[in-house]
Amino acid sequence: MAREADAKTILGSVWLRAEPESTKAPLTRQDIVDAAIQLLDKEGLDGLSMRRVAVELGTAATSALYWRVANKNDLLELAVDEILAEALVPTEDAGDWRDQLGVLGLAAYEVFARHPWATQLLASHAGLGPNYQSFTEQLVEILAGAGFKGVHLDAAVSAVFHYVIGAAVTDAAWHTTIQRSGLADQQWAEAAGDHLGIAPATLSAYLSADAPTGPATRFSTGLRVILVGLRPRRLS
Amino acid sequence: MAREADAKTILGSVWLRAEPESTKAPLTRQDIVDAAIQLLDKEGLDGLSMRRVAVELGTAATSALYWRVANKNDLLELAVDEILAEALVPTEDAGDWRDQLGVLGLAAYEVFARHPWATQLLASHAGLGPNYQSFTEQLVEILAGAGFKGVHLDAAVSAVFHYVIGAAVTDAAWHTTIQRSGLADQQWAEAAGDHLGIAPATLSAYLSADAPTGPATRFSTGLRVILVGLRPRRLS
DNA sequence: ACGCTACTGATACGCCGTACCAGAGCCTGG
DNA sequence: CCAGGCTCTGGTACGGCGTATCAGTAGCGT
Repeated sequence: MAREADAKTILGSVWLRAEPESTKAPLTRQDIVDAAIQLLDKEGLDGLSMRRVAVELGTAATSALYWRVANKNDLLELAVDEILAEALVPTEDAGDWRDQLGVLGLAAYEVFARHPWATQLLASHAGLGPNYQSFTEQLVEILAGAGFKGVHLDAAVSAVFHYVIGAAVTDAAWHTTIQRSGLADQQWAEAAGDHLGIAPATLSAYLSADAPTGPATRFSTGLRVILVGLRPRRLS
Repeated sequence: MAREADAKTILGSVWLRAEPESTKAPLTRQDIVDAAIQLLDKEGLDGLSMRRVAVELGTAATSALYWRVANKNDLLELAVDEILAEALVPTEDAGDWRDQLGVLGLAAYEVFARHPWATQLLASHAGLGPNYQSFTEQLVEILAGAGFKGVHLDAAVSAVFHYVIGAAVTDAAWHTTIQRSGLADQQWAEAAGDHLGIAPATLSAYLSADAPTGPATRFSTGLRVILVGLRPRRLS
């Protein structure tokens, strides 16, 4: 029987279980996670199945996977945390604390824009992975360094962090919906614009990443507004 | 063949297609959506299947559903928008614009807390439903009434809205992870606390909705901080 | 009375996650 | 050097899923 499933208490997350040690291991956890990420980036969340990952890895049977990973859920958790590593950018040289938070927030936002499947998983998996935790710690450190303390620190972290998540989620929703239609962005904008009574050009400009009125700009200005409003020891 | 699927262009969302009219209809769209919501509230997103909805409605075959709904995705979109109606609370008597936004934001947050499955779907479905749109319109109106205009208006809406979504998503993540473990909240906190090196009591207090250090309070203070920082025509 | 349409109920297809099992190879203790 | 017990492979199987398909039926407009 596959080793990973032996654990009596599953606890709902990979991060609450020990990784199975191995010696023979022709297939490491990393291999599996990497293959999964590649597949997820290419085909989206619905395109991922244990069988496809197995095929991608050249092993005919899925049983090979279950030696390194308890179930599909584990694999997804590992994949999400893996790509979050991309959000851990250095910020010391970015300027004052507001600029630093801007850089960090944008980095996370861009990671989620690159990997919409990860965004779709944010509401189903508690942030227990090491990279997720490092990210929030980095947020906390910057704000603490700026003089935020106690409740005010918590509130400021909450404001910035949740704003980033929310923006990523909203963008991923558009992306996934368009993807589901099977149409190219442009064509979808035309068809959808008709139904919604919006000029396709306006819709396109609203959704296209590069457009000056696109989501990336909206994200940055929204974040800026929050950051400008934040001040240490503001509340009593 | 089921009528709904006839539409040549699916466009990725119910809201971009016409509802099939019907005369005989012993089973309305509303019936189906209501049954789905009941099931989702009770069993979570993974507990919903077309077959189970059909059983719940007393019709043996799932084909009955496909006359009113093109596919499972449509049903989920309809369910999400349906529960969003609960977030459309009146705000005129709540005080100044900040208080009004506080009331509206909290209402939405609480809706998502009551229906975590809807939160899990936020990243997969663009907000095209009527209730979703009404909600954002209400946000816009309050801020416009407070004197926000143009880019500043967009940024303020983005800040408030995305913060609410992000907080809901983060909370749903904890909820879903604990749910998946099959343990009661208390027991999970003990087991997880062990693994993470956190006192179970601290973890419990952090997660329990009623606790003074719980997610609901964190949401409110975070939102308050954002609102306090917002001012009409702040940016150039 | 007829035929069309909207619908029912059943069945079927091809996928999914994952359990199971027989065997293979290797590691270790005697 | 061998025996036993690991870890791991490959194959198969189970039950459930979304949804297509199809033969029948009931009621309505003419």
